[in-house]
Amino acid sequence: MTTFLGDMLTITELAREAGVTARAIRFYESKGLLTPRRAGTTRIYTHRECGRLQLILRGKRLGFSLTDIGEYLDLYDADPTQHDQIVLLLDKVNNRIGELESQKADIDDTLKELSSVRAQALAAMDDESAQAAQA
Amino acid sequence: MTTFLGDMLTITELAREAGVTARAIRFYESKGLLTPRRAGTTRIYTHRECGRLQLILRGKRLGFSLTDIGEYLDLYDADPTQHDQIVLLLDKVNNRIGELESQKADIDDTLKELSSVRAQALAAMDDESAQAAQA
DNA sequence: AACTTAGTTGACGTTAACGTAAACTTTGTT
DNA sequence: AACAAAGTTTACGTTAACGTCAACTAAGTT
Repeated sequence: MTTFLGDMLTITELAREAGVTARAIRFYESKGLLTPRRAGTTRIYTHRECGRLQLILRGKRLGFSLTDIGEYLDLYDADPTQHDQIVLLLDKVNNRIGELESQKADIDDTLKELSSVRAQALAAMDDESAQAAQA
Repeated sequence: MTTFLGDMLTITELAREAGVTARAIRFYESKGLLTPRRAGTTRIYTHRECGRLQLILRGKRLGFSLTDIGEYLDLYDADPTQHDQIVLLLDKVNNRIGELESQKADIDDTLKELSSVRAQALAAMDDESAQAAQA
């Protein structure tokens, strides 16, 4: 394939770069999350699709379903000239922000617990070495 | 069922209180995440199990698998007199803390983007009302 | 021309996390 | 005693998110 691609990528290149399989990328496309152009039958990925893929993967790391992620991606595509769309957009954005902040609160709670567990573990090890020193 | 239960709960009570189905609770048990006592054949849930269930649900909100959550719950049960267990525990705790902090970073990135999207939407609405005022 | 190397489209398999229905026992009620 | 309510186990169904072939095609190599 000597076809000039500039900064465009083929599916296996994108897959390697993003650390996912080509199958997964095609699957995301089948769900409407990606819409690469085609060179004949072959998919071509530009900078836009790469960015979208990153957003998809981040969404997954945060535990969102692909359906959720799809709605999230739509937020970037809303037509800023349509009043109704903007109103809807603001509503969805605010909801999503709320979700993320409560998720952040969950994380903070968990972090506190973990640091307490850690402190106790360290204390237990101190006791242990103190006893060893006494013997 | 007039059997005295004190502050113990039956499975449907716990389910209602936690906002999940009894089926889900039995499923968590089948995965070893809960180990309620029994009154004959009937499961009895004490304060301990209720707390564990909350941890399970929080883990789910954070996108962790039940297997992950199981390992997380184990962190609370480690025997603090066994040196090897403490070392392992500290390692796992530190790993988990790392995961959560990078997840938090993902959330912060997303929140920034969303607030930018929101700002643009609000700006678009301002333009819109400005044009309406001019007409 | 023959061959290897991506890429493509089905189609079926798999795992996680339950939902749902069936058949049965135990309790408490009428 | 008959029955309804709540619990139990067993087993099959379902959805999401891919994995894994299989069969085929287009492009470049020898």
